Amino acid sequence: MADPLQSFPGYALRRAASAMMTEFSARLAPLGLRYAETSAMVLIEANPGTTASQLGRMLDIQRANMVPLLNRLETAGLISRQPIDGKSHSLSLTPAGQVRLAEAKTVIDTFEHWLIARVPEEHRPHLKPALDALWLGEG
Amino acid sequence: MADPLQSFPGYALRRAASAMMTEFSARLAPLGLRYAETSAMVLIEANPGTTASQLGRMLDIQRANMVPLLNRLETAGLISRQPIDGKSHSLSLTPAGQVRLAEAKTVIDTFEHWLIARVPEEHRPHLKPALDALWLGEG
DNA sequence: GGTGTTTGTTATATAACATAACAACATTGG
DNA sequence: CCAATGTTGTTATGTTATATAACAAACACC
Repeated sequence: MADPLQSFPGYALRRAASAMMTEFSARLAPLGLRYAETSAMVLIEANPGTTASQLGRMLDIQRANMVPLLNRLETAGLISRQPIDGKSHSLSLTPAGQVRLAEAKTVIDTFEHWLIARVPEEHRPHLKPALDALWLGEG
Repeated sequence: MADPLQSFPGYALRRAASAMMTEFSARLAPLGLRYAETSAMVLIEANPGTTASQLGRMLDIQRANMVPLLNRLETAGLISRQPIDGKSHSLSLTPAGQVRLAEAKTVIDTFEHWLIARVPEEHRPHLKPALDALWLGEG
C-alpha cells in the first residue's frame, strides 16, 4: 500500500507526537495523573504561588479549561488554592502533591530517556533544537 | 517565570506538533477540509479502491471513527463508495474530490516548505529521520 | 459446512480544546 | 478620588479527536 503521507515531515511530526503522548500517558496512568495535570504540577512546583491564569498562559491552555484541571488536582488533594487579593488565587503543591510529583518526575525522566534513545545517535542532538525552532521560533 | 518543561524533548515534541497542526488546520479551513479528511483523501487517491478498514489501519484511526469521517466526505461529494463483495466498500475520489484534493495538495506543499524553513539549516536534514525513528522505530 | 475473523456500523464515553458571557475585582489615567 | 478598562476565576456550551463495546452480515479456511 502506497503511503505518500510518510514523505511529509509534518505528518511524521504529528504521528511521532501522538505515539509519544500515548506512551507517556500510559506510563503516567498508574499514578492517576494525566499529561496536562502533570505539567501543571511541574510548573506549580517551579513557581510556587503562581495563579491559574499565568499557568494557562505558560501551558497554552485557556483560562476556562484550567478550571476543571485544577479542580481535579485540588479534589485529589494534590494542590491547594489560597486567595491572593480577592481576585487571584495562589497555587501550591500540598505535601501529598509533592510526593506524587516526585513519583511523576521519575516517570518523566525514564520516559524522556527512552524517547531520546529511540532516535539514532547522529540525529539525537538535532531533535530538540529543531522542535524548539518550530514552536518557539519567531512568528 | 521558570519553565522546567522547556528542557524536555517530549514536551517540545508535543508543543511543536500542536503548533504545526494549528497552522495546518488554519490553512486547510478555507477548503472546507479537516486534517484527517485531507489525509484520507491523499491515501484514497494513492490507493484507489481501498477499503475503510485499510485506510483506518494506515492512518491509525479506529474503524468506528472512520464512519463519520467518510460520511462527511461522501456527503460533500468528494468520495464515493462502491460495494466490493457485500462486506467491504471500495473507496475512490469523485471528480470533485480530485479537484479539491489538487487544491489541498498545494496547501500541503506550501505548508511543508514553510515548516521546514522554520528549522535552522544545520538541523533540517535530521528532523524527519529523527521523527520517523520515534513513530516507526522498532517496538 | 461450521468456526473464527473481518467489515461496516451504531451507540456511547472521554479527553482536549474553543468561545462567550459574567461578576468581582484591580489598575491606571486623569 | 473615581471612571474607564482590563484581569481573574468561573459557568455554560460546543467541537474535535479518540476509545470501547456490541452487532449483523459476510467472508476465509480447514
